[in-house]
Amino acid sequence: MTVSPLALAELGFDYREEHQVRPWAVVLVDLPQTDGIYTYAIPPDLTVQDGDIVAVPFGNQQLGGVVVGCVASLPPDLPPEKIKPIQDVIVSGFFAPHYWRLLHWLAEYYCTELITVIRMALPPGLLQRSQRRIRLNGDRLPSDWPMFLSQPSHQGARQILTLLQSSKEGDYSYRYLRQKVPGLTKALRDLLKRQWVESYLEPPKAVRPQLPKMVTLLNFDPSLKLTELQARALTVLKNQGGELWLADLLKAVPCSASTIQSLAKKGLVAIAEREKLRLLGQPQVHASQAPTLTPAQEKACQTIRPLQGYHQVLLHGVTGSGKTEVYLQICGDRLGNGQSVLVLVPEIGLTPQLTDRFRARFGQKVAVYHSALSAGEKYDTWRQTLLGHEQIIIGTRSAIFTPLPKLGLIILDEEHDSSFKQTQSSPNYHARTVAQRRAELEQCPLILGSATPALESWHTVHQHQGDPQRHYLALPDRVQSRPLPPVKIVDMRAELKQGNRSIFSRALQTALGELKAKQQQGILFINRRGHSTFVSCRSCGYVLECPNCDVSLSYHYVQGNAQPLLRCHYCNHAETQPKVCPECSSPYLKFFGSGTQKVTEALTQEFPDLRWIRFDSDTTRRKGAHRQLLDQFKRGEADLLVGTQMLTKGLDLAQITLVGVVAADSLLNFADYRSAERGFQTLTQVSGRAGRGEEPGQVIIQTYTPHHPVIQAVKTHNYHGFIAQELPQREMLNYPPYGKLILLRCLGTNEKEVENTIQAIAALCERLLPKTVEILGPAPASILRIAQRYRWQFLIKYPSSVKVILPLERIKQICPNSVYLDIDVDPLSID
DNA sequence: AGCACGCCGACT
DNA sequence: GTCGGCGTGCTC
Repeated sequence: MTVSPLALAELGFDYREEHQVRPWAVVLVDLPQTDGIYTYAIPPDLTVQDGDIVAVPFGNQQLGGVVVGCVASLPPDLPPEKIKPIQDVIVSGFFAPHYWRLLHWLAEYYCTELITVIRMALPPGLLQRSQRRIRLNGDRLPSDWPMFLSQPSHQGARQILTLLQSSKEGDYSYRYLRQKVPGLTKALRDLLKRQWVESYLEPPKAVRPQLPKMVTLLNFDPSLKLTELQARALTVLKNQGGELWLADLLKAVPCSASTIQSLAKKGLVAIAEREKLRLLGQPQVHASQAPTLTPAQEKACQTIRPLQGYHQVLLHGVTGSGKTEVYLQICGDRLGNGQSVLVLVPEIGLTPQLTDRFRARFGQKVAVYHSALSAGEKYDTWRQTLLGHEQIIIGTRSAIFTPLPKLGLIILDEEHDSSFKQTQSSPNYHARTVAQRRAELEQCPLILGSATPALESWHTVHQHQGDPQRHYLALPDRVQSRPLPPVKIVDMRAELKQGNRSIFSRALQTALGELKAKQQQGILFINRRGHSTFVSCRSCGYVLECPNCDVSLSYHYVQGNAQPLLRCHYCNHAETQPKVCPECSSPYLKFFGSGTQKVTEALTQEFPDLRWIRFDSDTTRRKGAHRQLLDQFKRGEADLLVGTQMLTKGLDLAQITLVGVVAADSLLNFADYRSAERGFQTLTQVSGRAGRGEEPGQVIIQTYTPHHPVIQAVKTHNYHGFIAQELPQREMLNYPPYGKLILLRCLGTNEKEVENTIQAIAALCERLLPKTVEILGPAPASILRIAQRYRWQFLIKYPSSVKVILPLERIKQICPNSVYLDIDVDPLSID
């Protein structure tokens, strides 16, 4: 159930009578898999308000919870004797009213439970639970207790007492004892009755970060008698190097936590809370002064500076036009007013430069927040933001939820970037949409910056011509009058016809050859990591596929003598490459398509002198690897950076003169209404990396479709031309930004059940939604099966002017437990 | 999540 | 019969 104002009204929450006695509180507790809504009594000596964090009894433990409303009457199906009182108020007024409204709005807009939103917004561990502990009762325990427990049936009780006496405090957690002592429940009951030990609840340590559980292999003995599930779990653990997060292990083996508990009881594994590793120390940055502004930068600053209240500004600056300097100027103003600023960037690891520039200008006032921080670091940053000093938070999409008081400005840099949209886990929010709402609620300006604005952003500022709250600011030229690099389009069909079978065209070969001689650097852009996109048998055509997903496996070269690896890019399944075709036993397996690995291989062959660095998610997985690789490149330890999408994001290296795109086509041919927009953005962004320094740059794009309108628009750096042809197409088909989309998807291991469920939901929507709403599908997702789960979906499309409210309650009734329902509002991709 | 409960097969 | 393994359902 979603707690909308409507639902609260149903629970007896009456907005009209403010002074009515409301002795019950609706409390959200952090329970996985439920809506987490429970009703508690408010004791007369406590004052409880919406948004308070409270301690409540729950079963035999104590939990933290958030008060979402106070009500005058109990839900009809809840017997009054079940109600327990709230124990204590931990933090009063924890959520500022605007922030609280933002969370409610988010839950409603993205069709999620409020608890899901709160869970995502809060740092982990804030609503910690209590722990049941057992301790010796020194006063009652006779020193000659072994005399009383001589029977074999007292074995468990003897073990408990021995354990407790061996510890310094005479005190263990119930969980620990359960692992050590078989038949604990009975033995403990006996001891508790004798009052030799006592059981108590340790209240949650005043909000401390929750530590995830790590399972460690202690003893792998294949001769031991184990159940099949236990053996499987143990084998997986061993194969993964003996250590796994409990959550990951449960994902890998189809069993529940109790199976792992059994293994722990046998002493084969240990389950322990473990803190994730903290970040490396922050690098030192030298202080810097503001440079002189270009006239366009100056004008942008002058327009933004005086803005008070909510405004939306689209800062459309070509690559290298100095958007960051505008941000820095405006941030300086706001800090001077005692206000704080939120800066959102696509991926923090990719933009150490941006962070450095902010640090250089504002020093200690800059903090960083992103998902790779450990629970402890997140918690610390969160606490610090609450203190209310003026500060700048730079972070990825989740940073939009940092509870900065006195928020004076929100900036989204590279606002077109798709990583601002959360996919694969609810709520499927877009940080730009949330930022817009937050800026409205907090009454502060929002700046969207990009060289290739999303069509939505372009459309919003232009459809309301003359609206004093919307601004379009252009930075049409690069700083210091540097030109945009010329873009050369190479027709790869012609190359092949003229006998060039290399993956590099002659133009690119020439440019690569000159790189070294001119002592310059370049980047090569490839759309895929790994070596080849698929592996197929030359004799029978058999394609090696992932056992869990309906996709082919990618070939990954492994260093040294290790067996080559085939990896699934969807579920991360890996297997060693077979020596012969599994179908016809032919030894002739061939690799098709080219990934980063194959390109670097070809480079080594054709340009043995050229030193390159591979820059993709394979080589940058390690913490701090981004910065390290970029620093190496900056120091000139390599001539060429070879990488994927990551290269397109915020890379500002003056010495890059050459940008090569190995194959543009794979960017343009997605079966998705957004593929042209995405292709244009990616190609423009990667081209923009060239010629940012003294030396002029050049861009070479290889393609099999040189006349594609996107390629032509990229060639002439023509954003306006591109949207002039793209927008009318969207309008004609009622796609965003003109129409709205909601994607409903069902996932499950039973295909028939998934299909039936989606059919039923679609039929329901067809019947209940207004006629202006189009329903497209249901159909299987373009990759039907991922990680063993089948995926069926349908799309709801409607004009922005219509307000559509999904019949959520009834949809959930239809959906069986074994089918997972994912609702994606404003989906970015519908594959 | 944790905990109790109850079902099931294996064993004294 | 009884015990351990393991899925299920409940917690205001």
